[in-house]
Amino acid sequence: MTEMPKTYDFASVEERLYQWWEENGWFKPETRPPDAQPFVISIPPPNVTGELHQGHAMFVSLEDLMIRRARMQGRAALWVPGTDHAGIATQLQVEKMLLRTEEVTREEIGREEFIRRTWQWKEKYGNYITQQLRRMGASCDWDRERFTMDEGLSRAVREAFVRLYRLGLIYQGEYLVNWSPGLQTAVSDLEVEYNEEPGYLYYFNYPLQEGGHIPVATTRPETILGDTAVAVHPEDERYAHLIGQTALVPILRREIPVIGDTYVDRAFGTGALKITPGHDPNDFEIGRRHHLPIVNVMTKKATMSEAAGPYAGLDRFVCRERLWADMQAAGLTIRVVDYTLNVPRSQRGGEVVEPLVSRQWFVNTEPMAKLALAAVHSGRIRIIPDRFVKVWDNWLQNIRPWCISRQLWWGHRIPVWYCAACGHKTVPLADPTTCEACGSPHIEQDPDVLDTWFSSALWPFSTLGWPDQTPDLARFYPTDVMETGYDILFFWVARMVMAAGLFTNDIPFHTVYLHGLVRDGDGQKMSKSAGNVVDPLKVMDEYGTDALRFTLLTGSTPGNDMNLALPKVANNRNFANKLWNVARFIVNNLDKAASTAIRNTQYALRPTPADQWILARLDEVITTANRLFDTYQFGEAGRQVHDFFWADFADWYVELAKVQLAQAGATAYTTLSVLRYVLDQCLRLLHPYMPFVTEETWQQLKRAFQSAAVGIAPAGGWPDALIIADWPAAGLTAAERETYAPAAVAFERLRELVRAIRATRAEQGVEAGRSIPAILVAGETAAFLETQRPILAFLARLDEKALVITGQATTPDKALTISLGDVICYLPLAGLMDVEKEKARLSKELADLDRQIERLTTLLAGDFTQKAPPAVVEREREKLSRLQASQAQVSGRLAEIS
RNA sequence: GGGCGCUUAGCUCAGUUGGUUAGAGCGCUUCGUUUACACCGAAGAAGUCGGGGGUUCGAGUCCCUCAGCGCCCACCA
Repeated sequence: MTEMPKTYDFASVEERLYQWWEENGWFKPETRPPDAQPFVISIPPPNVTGELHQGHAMFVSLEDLMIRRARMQGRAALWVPGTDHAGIATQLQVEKMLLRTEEVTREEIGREEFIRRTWQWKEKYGNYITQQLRRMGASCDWDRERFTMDEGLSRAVREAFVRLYRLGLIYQGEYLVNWSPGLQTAVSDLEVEYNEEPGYLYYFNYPLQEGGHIPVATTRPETILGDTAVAVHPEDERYAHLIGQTALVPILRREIPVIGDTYVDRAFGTGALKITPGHDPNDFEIGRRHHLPIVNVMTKKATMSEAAGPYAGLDRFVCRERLWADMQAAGLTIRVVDYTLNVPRSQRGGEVVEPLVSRQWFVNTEPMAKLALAAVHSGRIRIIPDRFVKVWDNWLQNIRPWCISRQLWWGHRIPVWYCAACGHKTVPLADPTTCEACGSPHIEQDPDVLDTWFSSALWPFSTLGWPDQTPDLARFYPTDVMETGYDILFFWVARMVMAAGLFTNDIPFHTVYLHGLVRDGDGQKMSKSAGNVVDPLKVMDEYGTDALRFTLLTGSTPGNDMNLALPKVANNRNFANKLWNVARFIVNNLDKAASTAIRNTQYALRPTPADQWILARLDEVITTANRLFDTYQFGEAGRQVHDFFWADFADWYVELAKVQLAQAGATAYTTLSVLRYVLDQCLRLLHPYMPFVTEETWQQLKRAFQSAAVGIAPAGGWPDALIIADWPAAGLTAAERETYAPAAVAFERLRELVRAIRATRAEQGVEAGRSIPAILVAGETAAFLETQRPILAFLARLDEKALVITGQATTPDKALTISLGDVICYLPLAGLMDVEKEKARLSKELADLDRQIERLTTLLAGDFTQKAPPAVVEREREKLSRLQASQAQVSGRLAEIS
């Protein structure tokens, strides 16, 4: 027998239990019965070289919660773990490392070597993040761990690309894309963020060849050099007559047409628009409509190109100033006004993204988007919270081609080989040696890699073996829940649903649960620059994993951001300690019982009113918690159990159990059984939230129970571990519920009485330790209270020998009066009582009662009785009658002492 | 321009079929080590549930409207 220490020491528990669970194979669906219904979650793969942050902590907590509950419900729970190669992020990290440690750039060591070094880096640091997920208690099946660039997943990527290509859904073309000059790669629309920043709107005159000019405004003068038209609205009286004339690009004096297009907003700026198809998405569209040439005045480094004439080689922003100065000298400028710009910046790195025409690969996502829309509309996929359905629809209905090529080295190489001889593109499943069209061996693979999200889109099925029809794929796909942050709804969730529809002809999961962002305690976004990052590892070091998990789980609601405040975590650490200490009390008593007469005695269970009350409450809580779990209200479910455990079980039942245990025999036996049962059920309910403290505590309970052999064992016996124990279901029979109900109600009354006595004592300054006499005039309740005499005395600190419980009305002289419906309690405090003060107190109480009676009388005289449900009306009527009883007592008492 | 969320006690937040006198934790006040726990217990103070209007017997909860804060999508030079 090991003595339980006074304080729960999470540090000595967590790692040991995690290893024990894993060694026993409990994270694997195979250790459940073979016919068990699967429950599957694919992990949102963290960046392979990333470090644990609160976003990870949040998803681990939520997903592990679902997985653990499903496992306890007897399902074959499978949580598939893995990591993402994270193209840009990882490449940048390795580049930085090479520069720092060896002072070499990736260009210097070459592509092949760079990739080799990146793999090395991945092998070295790749398990940091998964170790940290373990630390959170994640019960993933690590034997099934995957990596987006492992062999199997690479094959899935190849398969997907080739199929899309053959369906004509992947194509290559010269389009205006978001170009990141620093990263030297294209990025997708989703990877661009727009920020409002102060800037200028430049007004100037566009000279016409025939003489005269058109005034034009722009925010980016440097793009003037790439203009290929000036557009006006065809119905604009000011300018319509100029359509068809020729304008001259300032400084360069290149000839461009004046065109008419209804896109032009006559009210904005000067009402005339310069058109730069090479550097603006709208102009690109207009250019296509009018078959305008594209002049690219910038290089991929965002410096000016040869087409910029005298400005070639200048940085884009330097060119802006230089050109404007030259135009000013030429008398073309009008004025410059302050203007708020919406500047596109790269999500990674923050540099200004340049719209640039380049040759890229795209996916035509429209057909797949239709599948994704239908999946949600048909109800086959449910999004929680459902307001995100609107966001989903909006994005998918207006979906645009997805730019999937990246000019990076780290990632899945685009599986297209160009033939030097005939120009044919070979797009095969296996690497080719010759052109499939002409057989030439002179073929070269496309240098680009795929957007990281391309492989992520396949994740739920690629991790289970797709494209092969593996046993795992057959058994575990489609998965059940996709739990992730709402910020990657488009990046990831939508694309998975699209890909699954096309490649597996199925939905990838039936439920999407979206969590919010974790902010700091003051609601600020956590960031290194703000210095307010709450490191989950440090939090776990200080407060324990369970405290962090419980805080994240009960402090958040689906789709809403949460603030993580350390005092909350501390409080939940205290909760873990509370669990521990309640268990400690029960374990101690079981151990004590092992050497008493009740050992091995098979008493019949004889639940007292208090037992019946706590059992009925527990049943209620189990029912409520299960309803909340089933509707994905995990936070509320956790709070309900927390409140029940602390406020009902620990504060009341455990206290009064001390009295019942002292009574020995059947009462003590029953009390021990009830204590064990309620604790056991609570540990089960809380295990998905706080896996460590519940398991450790439960093992103690099991050990003590088995060695004491006192009380009733769990219905299903004692399984090896809580992690695989049965999930609680409401256990009372209808008959029991009916029998327990009156006792439960009576006990609630007793609780009120105790509270009232305590409050009065405190108010009157009676020393907390002093036992005082009391007279309870209780009418019909007297008999019940008589049975609860020791509990009442113990909880309210009454002198049991001087406690009078009677059905007869008596009126002591100098006594404080507490009135609760049909029960009146006198505390004869002869020496202490101040009659005037007591009169004032009773008068105040009477006024209070009058006010409430008034309110209820009015309520019950109106339409309420006809229109409200009978049960609600009945409840109000009962309340009124209790208030009236109290009123009579208080006013009577007031008359007596006056 | 379109859409969404939030606004409840000093602070951080719960409150999902509308139904007691609106809850918790922290903080604050007073008391207390009685056979688990001071990472504790008992008692208490503290809220016109953002403003206004409406539906209803009844609204923190549903509808309309206004205001403040925040987010997403689109990207008019």
